[in-house]
Amino acid sequence: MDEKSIPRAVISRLPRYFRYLGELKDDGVERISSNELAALMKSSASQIRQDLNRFGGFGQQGYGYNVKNLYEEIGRLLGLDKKHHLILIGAGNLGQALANYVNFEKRGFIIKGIFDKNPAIHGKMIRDVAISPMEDMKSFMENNDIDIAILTIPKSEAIEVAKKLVEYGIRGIWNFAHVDLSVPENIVVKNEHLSESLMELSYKLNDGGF
Amino acid sequence: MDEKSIPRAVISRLPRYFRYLGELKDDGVERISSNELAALMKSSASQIRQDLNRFGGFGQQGYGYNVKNLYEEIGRLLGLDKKHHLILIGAGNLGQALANYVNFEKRGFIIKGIFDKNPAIHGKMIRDVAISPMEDMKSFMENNDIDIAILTIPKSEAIEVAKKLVEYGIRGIWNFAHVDLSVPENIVVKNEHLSESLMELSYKLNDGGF
DNA sequence: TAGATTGTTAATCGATTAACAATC
DNA sequence: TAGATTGTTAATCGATTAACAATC
Repeated sequence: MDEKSIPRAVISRLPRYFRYLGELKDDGVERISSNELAALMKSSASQIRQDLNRFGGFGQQGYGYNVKNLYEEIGRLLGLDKKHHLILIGAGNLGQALANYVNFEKRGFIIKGIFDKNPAIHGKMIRDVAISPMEDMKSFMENNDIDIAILTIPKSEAIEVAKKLVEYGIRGIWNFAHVDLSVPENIVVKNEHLSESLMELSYKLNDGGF
Repeated sequence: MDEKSIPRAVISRLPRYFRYLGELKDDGVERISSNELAALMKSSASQIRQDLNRFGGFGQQGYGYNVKNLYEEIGRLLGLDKKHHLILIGAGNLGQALANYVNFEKRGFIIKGIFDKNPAIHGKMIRDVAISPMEDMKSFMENNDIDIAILTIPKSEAIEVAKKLVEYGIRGIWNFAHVDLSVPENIVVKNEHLSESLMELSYKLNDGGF
């Protein structure tokens, strides 16, 4: 099985499968058919079977899927069986809100360092982690095994910081800055352009002006 | 021109066109061809022409597109020529961060009311707006013309609150709660499931485990 | 064994890209 | 007019749905 052959559309659906299966598991449901899951998720049975089967035969004819097993398999696909070490860059309102969000840690995403250019907040603690000056980022990354950087800084600084992160060996960037980063293709960037998302909502309210 | 015929994929690209055109306009660029824009945006000229032409002939053969004009047209499509009145529900870390984000207001998205169930923060001001108890939401919506609600509350409360919002006449919900809302089909819901986004990033880091 | 449900192939649908005639 | 570039049709590619044989 070659991951290159997994369509984007399928990958983007995995976290939602994971969420529904987690809820079913917590409700004590042991098995589920593609039909039942489709009804619950408002998708189609055919799509579910097609999607899951790309990763191997998780189901069983005549029975369906074992909820706990499927939940764990998808968790593994999503890399949730391993711990991820993160740094957060930009401890403004949004950065601090994300750093305070405890559920990331529950899924293995642990914020190990927080950096900001504003000296007024250096030393301030956010859940066990002190805010450090940007200058400390390099040595911090050399001494800690950091996978992912969360970028919550203004767009005017984002490109430069992203460049440095790549230089220091980051593997993934979760980008909240309203700018497109250009990084080597082995680096994963996931954009979170909130204002664009709001504009899309606005378009739909608007019916596109027609 | 029937908005029903505009593909989702096209709609989701509009805000990004808008962003690039705004930057070009600010840089004093007067005209641009689909080819130049494609190079800038790392998309394809064919797609740009195809996308834009769905909304009418914004371009001119032999010349290209007028940047300022196209910027304004797309802004109109996105409903940015009108003001939107919003309420924010849930003034936790993320809610407060969004309420403090000034750029939404620049685009015409104005937060008129903030509601939270925690009495300890009632009366607290976030940029001109006081946090009010949830009970005041109904009368507030009756007395103000509110388009959009931002939902930054725990998932355990989101479904119930969404139901009330619909009852009180909301038109769109920007949902940050990690749950799928079911609302009548004329209500627009845009989900912002941040943790799912992070999981997708993690999948890609992981190469899906293969 | 019979019934249920997956895995998987084929058919359809939608989105992207290529090509070129229309026209500024 | 000649050159440039759009608007638009046709071709390709990718994703979803339908159908059914395989099999538990």
